[in-house]
Amino acid sequence: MPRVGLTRDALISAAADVADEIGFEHLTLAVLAKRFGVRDASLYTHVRGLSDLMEGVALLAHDEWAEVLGQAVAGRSGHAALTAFADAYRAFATGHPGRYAATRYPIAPERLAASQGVARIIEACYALLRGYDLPEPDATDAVRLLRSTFHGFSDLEATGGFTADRSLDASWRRAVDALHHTLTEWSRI
Amino acid sequence: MPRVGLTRDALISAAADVADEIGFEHLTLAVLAKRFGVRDASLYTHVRGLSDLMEGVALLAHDEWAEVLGQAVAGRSGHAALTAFADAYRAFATGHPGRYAATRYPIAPERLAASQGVARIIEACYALLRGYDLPEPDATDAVRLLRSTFHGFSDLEATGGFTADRSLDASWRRAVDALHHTLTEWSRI
DNA sequence: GACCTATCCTAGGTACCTTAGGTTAAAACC
DNA sequence: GGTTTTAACCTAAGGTACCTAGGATAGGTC
Repeated sequence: MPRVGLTRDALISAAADVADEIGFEHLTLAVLAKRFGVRDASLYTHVRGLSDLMEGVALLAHDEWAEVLGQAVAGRSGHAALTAFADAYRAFATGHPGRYAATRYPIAPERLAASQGVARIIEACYALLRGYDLPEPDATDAVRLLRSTFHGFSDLEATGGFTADRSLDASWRRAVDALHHTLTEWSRI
Repeated sequence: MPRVGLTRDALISAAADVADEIGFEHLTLAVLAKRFGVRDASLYTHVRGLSDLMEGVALLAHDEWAEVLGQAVAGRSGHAALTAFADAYRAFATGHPGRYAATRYPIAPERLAASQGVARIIEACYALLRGYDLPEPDATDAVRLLRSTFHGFSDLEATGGFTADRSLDASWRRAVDALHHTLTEWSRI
């Protein structure tokens, strides 16, 4: 019986792909083991258990997501930065539904702190706001508003929450423009 | 062995309470059966299975939610209606996290159509917009924007997505005011 | 009091997570 | 090249949960 040569990273990466294919909530050790032609108990050599695997996927997703969002904001400002950030956000959520769902999985605080991903995402958010010149605590309120709208739209879209006969792209564009307007007029609200 | 007198409605109602207590995703037939002092197999007399039970909770949650949101909008318009709707939305989401999570559970189309809840919620949304006088398709875009922001904020709040040291109530107030501003200025965006 | 219905039961199958301990492939060492 | 060590992958088994099949019986009807 030759060895497959599993590693923790290979498992987590494959698990992320599985999650994108069948949904993060349907990710199971059994299906992952089957993908590698291995018994599910064998996975415990590389991973503490299902929740550990899920945390790994969550951290990986955060890192990949941070990369995408950071790229979108880099070299842009104002409306262009906001639009690029928003589109990258939604593209990640719809293009990688399993990974996106994983980003909502609770991660142990010490691991979260060790990871760069979350910090880079928050950093990208604040960088994006720099062009709108908001003082604290308005900047935090604005970041929360942006995240809420982006996450809410993406989540509702992913779970089939929108049923009206109207282009989702068009509604999205409108929402982003509305946020831009809000940010520019922030002090007058 | 005396009979407990279970009914489908009693099961679903209790399941909704269980979901609020331990989370909709942790709702299980075993814990529900234990709550009634009954074997889990006995529940199948009243419910087709776990997914049927979950659908029942989802429909119940939609109905209760529609009631709350309808009450909030009734007799109000403009900013007052928006604020009341928003606060009722968030209060339901944070006060009944299990029921709120259930509203995101996929429901069979024919059951969804038979239920009044969803229709009443959408109706409340459009009623709320009446004061802002938006033509289609802007009204649909606006409804989607409102739902996205409310859902995103509530979901992120419920799952611990906001970590900054800033009052959530204050950020929420700001978000709602921003939406009001957006709706009043809609044609100029 | 006998009968019927439907409630609740036991028994058992499947799937998944997890632990314990054994084999052996593959690397490390002499 | 042969021996030792490491750890990858295994089998076995226990726990929990969903679900089906079929039996016992409470509670109502006649």
